[in-house]
Formats: sequence, C-alpha cells, structure tokens
Amino acid sequence: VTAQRVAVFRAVLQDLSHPTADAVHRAILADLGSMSLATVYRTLEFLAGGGLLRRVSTPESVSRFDANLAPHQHLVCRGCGRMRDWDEAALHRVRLPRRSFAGFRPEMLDIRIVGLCEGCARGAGPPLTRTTGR
Amino acid sequence: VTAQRVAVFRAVLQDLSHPTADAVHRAILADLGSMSLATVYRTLEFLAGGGLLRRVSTPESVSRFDANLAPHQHLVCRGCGRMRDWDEAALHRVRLPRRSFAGFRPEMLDIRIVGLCEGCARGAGPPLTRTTGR
DNA sequence: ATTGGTGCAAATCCTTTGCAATAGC
DNA sequence: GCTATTGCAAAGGATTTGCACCAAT
Repeated sequence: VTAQRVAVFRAVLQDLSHPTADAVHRAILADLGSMSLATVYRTLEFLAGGGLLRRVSTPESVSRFDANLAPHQHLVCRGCGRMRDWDEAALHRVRLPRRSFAGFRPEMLDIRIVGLCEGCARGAGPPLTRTTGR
Repeated sequence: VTAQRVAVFRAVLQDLSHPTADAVHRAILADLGSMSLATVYRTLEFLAGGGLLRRVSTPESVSRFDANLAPHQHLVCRGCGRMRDWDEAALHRVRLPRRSFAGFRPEMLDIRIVGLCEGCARGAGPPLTRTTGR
C-alpha cells in the first residue's frame, strides 16, 4: 500500500466519468506533481485484480475504470467517450437464461446505453459508427 | 467495387465468429493468396461506413466485424474472444426510456452476453477479469 | 488523362515489460 | 538486508497513414 496506489485509487473514485489510464495519470500529475504512467497502468491492473476497481469495456480502444462495484449500467457518450453510471430498473429485470445456450455458458450481461451527452449533443458529436445490437 | 472488397465482404459473411481484421486477412491469404493487411483494414472501414458491415465492440482491444445487420445480441467468449449471434427474446422487450437521462440522449442499447464457449469451458478459460454491469 | 484503390513501410495510439534504482518493513 | 514497487525506456499489438504505383474509366 504505497502513496502511488492511494493516489490512483482516489483519482478513480473522484472521476465519475470513468477515467482512462491517461486521464488518471493527468489528474495525478496536476494534483501531486509526478508519477510514471507505467505505474498508473500497473496500479490500475493491481486494483482491478484485487477487486477494488473494475475495468469496464468501452466502444473505443481504451480501457476505462470504475470504482462503483454495485451492479449497474453505463451511459456511454459516443462523442467524447465519457461514461456515467446509470441504474435502469427495466434492465435489472432482465435475467440470464437459466441454462446454457447451445454449449455456451453465460456468466454475465454487459449492457451499455450509447448516445450523446449534453455537451456533445449541443456540438453534434460525430456520426454513429461503432454499433452492436439494437 | 474491386476484387479485394468482394473478398473482404465474403470473408466476413462466411465467418460466423465475427472475425477480427487479422482473421479476415488470414482467411483471404489462405483462399486467394495475397492481399495487404492495410487494405483489409481500409476495406472493413469502408464497408462499415457504407452500412454493409458492423464494427462491434468487444471486451478485448481488437475490433470485430459482423455482417448480420438485424438487431441482435452477441454471445462473447471471454476465453477465445469469439462472438456468436444470439437473439434473446427477453432482451428485445427492453425499451430505451422515452426521453433523455439527465441531459444524456440515448440512441441504442449495446448488450453482450459474456461467458465461456464450449471449447473454452472444457479447458477452463482464464478467470473473469474485465467486467461491467451485472 | 484522371480518379480512386492498393501495397508497402513508417507512424500512431494504448498498453505492457525488462531492468536498474528505490522505498518500506 | 530483503522483497515489493517505481521509473524510465524500449517493446508490443492493433490500427492508421503517407506516398508512390497501378487499374479502370
């Protein structure tokens, strides 16, 4: 339990937009002055492995991190990539089908609500490109 | 409309595991002999932009492509990364809440069913690491 | 001749890793 | 002192891009 680990954990706790490793790094630099990006990556990996953080998947090619361990969904802005927590009652009611799907063993549902955040909607974000599902 | 574009499109149509750019490239090499990986990337981008294919997000750091344009969900194996289409009735019933979520303008639901495919379940895939939601 | 598509290699972005220096117990 | 952690720089994988060449109109 080092100062760096505390700093990374706090940075994720404080950034509700689900920061990327780089965003965490920048926040720490602005706040404490210095820290290696490699250490940020290692620490995020360490905290996620220890169950203190979650690595969440994004439609982009970067990992984002979430300190909210409770079951919930995410609002993902396709403009800026930021994510906010959201807890939609209707989605809680969805259950994983009891048994396996033709040999596939389901373990969890991964649900995102993709759209535009307020800021990006104003400036009209880029056109919808990466899609899945409905 | 060139021979390369046809080859890429057909490769995606024929691979139901939602191939990566690299997998498409390998399939074409095995089949036709030669084609530049850069062209595969450019063509996939072109086809996705034109609406003939979809780029689907994955929990990994690679893009996968889907020629099935109908609304559906995916079974994603966290062992090998392969995806299969799945159409779960219960998930079709989920509706996006009517209006915006505190300034966020929802556009679509992105739903994945994460688990282990038959092959990976046998060999017991790696432990569950990247998570989201429930 | 002109426009667009292709191949190759170099460049970019995000992330991980080897290794020596360092910190904490 | 020992072991785990850090920083730096280099390596890595996926993807994109600059540019010259080639093909079809």
